[in-house]
Amino acid sequence: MPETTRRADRHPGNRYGNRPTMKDVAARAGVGLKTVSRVVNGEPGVTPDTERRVQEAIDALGFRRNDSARVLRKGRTASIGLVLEDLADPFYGPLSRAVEEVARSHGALLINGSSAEDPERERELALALCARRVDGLVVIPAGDDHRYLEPEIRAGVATVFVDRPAGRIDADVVLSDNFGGARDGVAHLIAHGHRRIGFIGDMPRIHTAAERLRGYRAAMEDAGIRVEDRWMSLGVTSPERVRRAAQEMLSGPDPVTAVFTGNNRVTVTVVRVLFEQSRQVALVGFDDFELADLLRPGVTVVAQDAAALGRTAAERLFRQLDGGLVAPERIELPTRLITRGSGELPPAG
Amino acid sequence: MPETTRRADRHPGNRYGNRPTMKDVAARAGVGLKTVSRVVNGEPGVTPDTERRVQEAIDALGFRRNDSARVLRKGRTASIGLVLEDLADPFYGPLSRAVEEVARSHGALLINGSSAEDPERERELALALCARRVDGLVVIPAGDDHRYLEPEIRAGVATVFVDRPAGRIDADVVLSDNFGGARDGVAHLIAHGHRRIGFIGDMPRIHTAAERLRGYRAAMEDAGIRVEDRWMSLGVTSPERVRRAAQEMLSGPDPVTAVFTGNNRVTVTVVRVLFEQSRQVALVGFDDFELADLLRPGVTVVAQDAAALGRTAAERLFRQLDGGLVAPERIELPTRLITRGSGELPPAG
DNA sequence: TAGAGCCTGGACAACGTTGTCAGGTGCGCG
DNA sequence: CGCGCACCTGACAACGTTGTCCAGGCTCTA
Repeated sequence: MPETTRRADRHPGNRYGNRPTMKDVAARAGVGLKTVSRVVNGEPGVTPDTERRVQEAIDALGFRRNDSARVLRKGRTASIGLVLEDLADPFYGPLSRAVEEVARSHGALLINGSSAEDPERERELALALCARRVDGLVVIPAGDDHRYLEPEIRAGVATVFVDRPAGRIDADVVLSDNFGGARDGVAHLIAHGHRRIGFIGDMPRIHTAAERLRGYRAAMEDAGIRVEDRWMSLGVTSPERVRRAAQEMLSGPDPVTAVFTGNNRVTVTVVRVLFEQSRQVALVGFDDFELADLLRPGVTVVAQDAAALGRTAAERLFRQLDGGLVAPERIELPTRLITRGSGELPPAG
Repeated sequence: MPETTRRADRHPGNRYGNRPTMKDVAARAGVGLKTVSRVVNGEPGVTPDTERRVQEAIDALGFRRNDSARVLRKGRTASIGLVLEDLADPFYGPLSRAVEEVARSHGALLINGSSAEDPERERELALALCARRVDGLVVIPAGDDHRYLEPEIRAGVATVFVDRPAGRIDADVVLSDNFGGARDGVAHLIAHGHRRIGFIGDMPRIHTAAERLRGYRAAMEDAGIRVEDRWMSLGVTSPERVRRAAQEMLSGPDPVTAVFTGNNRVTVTVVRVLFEQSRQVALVGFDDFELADLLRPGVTVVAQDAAALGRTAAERLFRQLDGGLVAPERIELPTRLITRGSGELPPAG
């Protein structure tokens, strides 16, 4: 197998495009290496004439500084990582964008990746980002054990968790008030006369799902309503399962008269199911979504501010990086009940 | 003390977290540097016993390979860049996710940034990514002159443009059939009896907007309809402007009886305006959007497949990287007319 | 006009990794 | 019993950049 000899091994095949380096620029401009470095970085101590010569050489050769080498030397990469669940989810777009804007204002680039709700993939991704030596990490956890990040955090990687808390380590967290939001949403339904209220949410191992369920239970308990098991459905939020769950609790002898949905995907699926019903069923959903106001009836939601979550987390991250270390903190952002009609429907006879 | 100067230059202040290096691992395991490298990279030629010792040292120290250094040595970064318009736009989420998945299947990370539709920012971002030595670049152009990328492309950075063509350079492009899609959408309205059809779109300097306008004109011409200036409105797609434009063409002596909208944001705004109208106005929009089927009437759209755009572009990118260079190509993906009711309304008397 | 001080420019090492190559050990075969 | 061979291992240079330090040449002042 002569595969080893094929390559030009003397010059490791890395200069794939044969990019010019500072050395090349220096040679062409007839100056020293460090002078080129000074010009490139706008450091003082270079005569205008020399600077012009260097600049000409740079333009002529199409030189661009190799930031990998720079990073190696300087230790900071001016980039941060974002591990989220799924970029295609409309909830994470604005969050990611908010993180990006903060990063940009600090001169940093954003590297992001989707975990697809798979703890193992989250881990791989986060560690790959650490290997790139990102300065910091914003993580939307998929798993519930983040001890694998301990060495990284000790080594100086700033870390902030968003949307869900970190598992088994002490770290900064930025959350929505999932419990309070769900409780308010369900209380809203109760206030409009509902007693038999369904809850359809995500798998309870996901923190937000568990908290929202807790909010649901609390509101029911506050109203002195005994919750029946068949009113609650927790599991993957695939349209098929949610559809089945909704149909079940809407049929039978004592069907629910209202439904509280645990996130925007669930809400949309349930809206579809309700459209097919003759009977009017009240609905309040967690998470706002575009066009919720244009449906008839408009969909009442508990809105959380995805952009604010991202922004808050990113700002906290950079504060970790700039200032000294501060004790990990848990920041909870309020939610907002937006009434549009679907939650105000009275219980159908 | 010979030349024991300040400790600053002995340990330049870059090891902010004082991360262990292969050297540290080697020392602890009592082996050579290269042996550690071999273990870390799973290269053959290490005794099980040695490997175990090295692995123990790695775990004990919490060592993680520094990919910056690796990149510097190897020349390839196993990362690609994506420059898009706005991550928060629901059209780009799935596109970005599709690119990410392809990258992942090739073992690469994705670095992305938003240009916010600003050519200068697009340029900065693309060049910053090149300075990081991404292996390739997927660009959704904001500007119309990309000659600034020529040195990079020559230097070996694989480059693919998506959604809009590159300006003034020859490069791979993946587009939707904007012209044909718009023509079909408008023809659909004409087929349902409309003659006075409005067009509200983005600034004509944006390629997609121009193409869609061209499709509108073509459909009208095919039907022998003379287009009046006041039926067309091109400009920023802010809700305020779009709202005003829609209201104008819907009022006056001979108002339009149907509207074709140039992208999803415009469509949503126009849907809002139409909801406030007593008269029924037909509507076809470019781009599909979630819940379009749940509105009443359902919104008929010309759908483009954002994920397919991203996937196709990314695959093309990796083919550039893997295989040899091939001549730049222009790939056009078909659009699909999805009828849901709003386009089938007859002209209101 | 000479010495002191300032400014510019360049040589050099180091960042952490990998490719090359040479040395060293143990084993089998002649 | 000795030679070669296969296999492991480690020393070293190089990737492209930046921090440090020193060498000149210049200006300014006494």
